[in-house]
Amino acid sequence: MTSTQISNRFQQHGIRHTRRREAVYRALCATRSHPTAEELRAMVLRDDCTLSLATIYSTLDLFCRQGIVRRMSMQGRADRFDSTTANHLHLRLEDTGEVVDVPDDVSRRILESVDPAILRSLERDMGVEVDEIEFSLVGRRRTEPVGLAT
Amino acid sequence: MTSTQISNRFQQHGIRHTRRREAVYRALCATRSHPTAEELRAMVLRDDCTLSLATIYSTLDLFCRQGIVRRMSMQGRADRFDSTTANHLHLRLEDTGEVVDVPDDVSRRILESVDPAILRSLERDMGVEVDEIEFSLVGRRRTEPVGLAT
DNA sequence: ATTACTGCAAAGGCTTTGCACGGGT
DNA sequence: ACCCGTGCAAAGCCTTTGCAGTAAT
Repeated sequence: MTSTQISNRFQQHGIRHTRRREAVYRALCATRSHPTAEELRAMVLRDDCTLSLATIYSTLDLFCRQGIVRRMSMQGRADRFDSTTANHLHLRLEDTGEVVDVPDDVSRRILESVDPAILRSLERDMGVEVDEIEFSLVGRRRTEPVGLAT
Repeated sequence: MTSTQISNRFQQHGIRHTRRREAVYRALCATRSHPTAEELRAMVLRDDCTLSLATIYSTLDLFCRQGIVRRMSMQGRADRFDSTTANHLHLRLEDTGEVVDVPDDVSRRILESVDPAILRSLERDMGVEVDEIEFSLVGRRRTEPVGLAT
């Protein structure tokens, strides 16, 4: 991802471009590990040489508010962040606290199996507006998968 | 729910019966509001006259470990707890932080629409064991529903 | 020039821990 | 009699806030 591409993406979402923000976003996009704020900071610090935790948090907050990053809250652990905003599923591994992505085609098949008519009747019956379907699997690792990214 | 019924339920799940634990469990069962630890403590204190937060937390932890209570982690807010361990859906209202239950029949229709074969192939492909499907909706309230419990 | 991003340190909220006491089996 | 549940206070972790300095438009 070039600097210009990131700039454009920020602009489209009403986010000012700064060096830190680019570094944070770039690092988050470069990994599939759904890092915590601290982990992400460590990644950024390898290239860029100052970045406080406060800035990480406020930057990630901003990204989430502007819809280019998703946040996952984990029981008793630090929040994890994901640069992919497309509605794919997560599999949470209870033993390690990791979150891994469910492959897109499988995510799509599962999400598409939910009948929109059910949701619409739910909205009507409960007097609410449903903005998002959050769907995650909880499991444990049995064998090492092949080619796990950083 | 009688004291004996609670005792039995505890025993089935390897939980010793004490006065506090009964009070906590009874209070949690009596509400549909998915209280936080503090809220639950306030409810219990109306009847029983001492109960520290530390006890609430350790009791709820125990209940969750033994599988008679479910815990929900909320971004930036205190955890909420649910006495219904059946796999029904939750609707999280972003504006208020409330969590309301999706009616059982609707929950069932949605959960049943997920093809178990997809999950099995996922387990095989990713080398994991899927223990649980966590599915929640995020939305906002539009009108007041009728008959909301405590 | 104005606005708002950044770093630092301190405060804050929620939860857990350590230890002494009291209740449950 | 033993074990563990309970209360209190203190510590802990993750996150936010306040403020002074600096960078972006």
